[in-house]
Amino acid sequence: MSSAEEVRPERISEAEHAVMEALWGQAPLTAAEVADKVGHDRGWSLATVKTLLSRLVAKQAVATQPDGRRFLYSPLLERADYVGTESKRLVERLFGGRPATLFAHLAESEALTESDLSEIEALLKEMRK
Amino acid sequence: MSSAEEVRPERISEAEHAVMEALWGQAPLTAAEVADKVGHDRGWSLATVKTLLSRLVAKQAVATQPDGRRFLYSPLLERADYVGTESKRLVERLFGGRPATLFAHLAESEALTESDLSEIEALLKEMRK
DNA sequence: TCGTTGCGCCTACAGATGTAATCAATCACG
DNA sequence: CGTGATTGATTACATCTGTAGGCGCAACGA
Repeated sequence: MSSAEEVRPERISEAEHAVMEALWGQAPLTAAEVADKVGHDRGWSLATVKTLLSRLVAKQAVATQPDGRRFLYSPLLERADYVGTESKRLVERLFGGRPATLFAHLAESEALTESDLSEIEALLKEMRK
Repeated sequence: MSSAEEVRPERISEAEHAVMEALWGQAPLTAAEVADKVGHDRGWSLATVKTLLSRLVAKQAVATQPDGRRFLYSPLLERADYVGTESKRLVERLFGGRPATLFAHLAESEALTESDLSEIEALLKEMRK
């Protein structure tokens, strides 16, 4: 079910999201470790990662826990919550709040592979039980 | 199928998107007309709408056609294209490019109503033919 | 003890975005 | 013909975002 009493979660930018992914993958992590995981393909400097981390802390999406003279960072915002809000937001904005329309669009634009279809079919069947 | 040779469509912001929606609903329109349709619930001033329109023109998402001393604006970017890119972007970013995962998420978060399910089911059956 | 180094915090700065006001040209009405 | 309303163009300006650099302090190794 995730989350309970949010503090009106401030919006998280795309770059910040990448950092969150790292933390969702493993936590707690030091800034350097996060940089290692993310900066890699993003080509970010350690400084950049640090900035993003502070912003996330300010937005209360990440918690810090002192470890000697440095911090260990852990996600406060749960992935499911983030993903849920973002998805709902998109469906709202682009599909008048109707998920079926999104689905239809993906289907029509051939964004759905055969295996996607099977999976969804399976999920559907599952839900019907 | 829509679109063919895009000019690397520059990203359209959320506010700009609202303006596009107005134009997708009906076009061509004058700036004042767009403002009438959009500024309404957004609480935007005519000036704001004009700014957004120019930015959209600059981004080549909207075309202008002179009509006396003013312009008539029409969408250049097709809705299907926009919606498609945005959806794909989200699926990519949040679901590792797997639409089925998005679907699973919507399902799990109870964002899918019974009628959504039926609709999707119907679409699926349709595609299978 | 003392220099080196790693860390968080503060500052920077350009470009995007949201939201407008102002300006100069022009059209429409009296 | 004069004048107010209209219109696109230009300018404004606070935030947010992406991307860092630099500073001061504390810990660790010699």
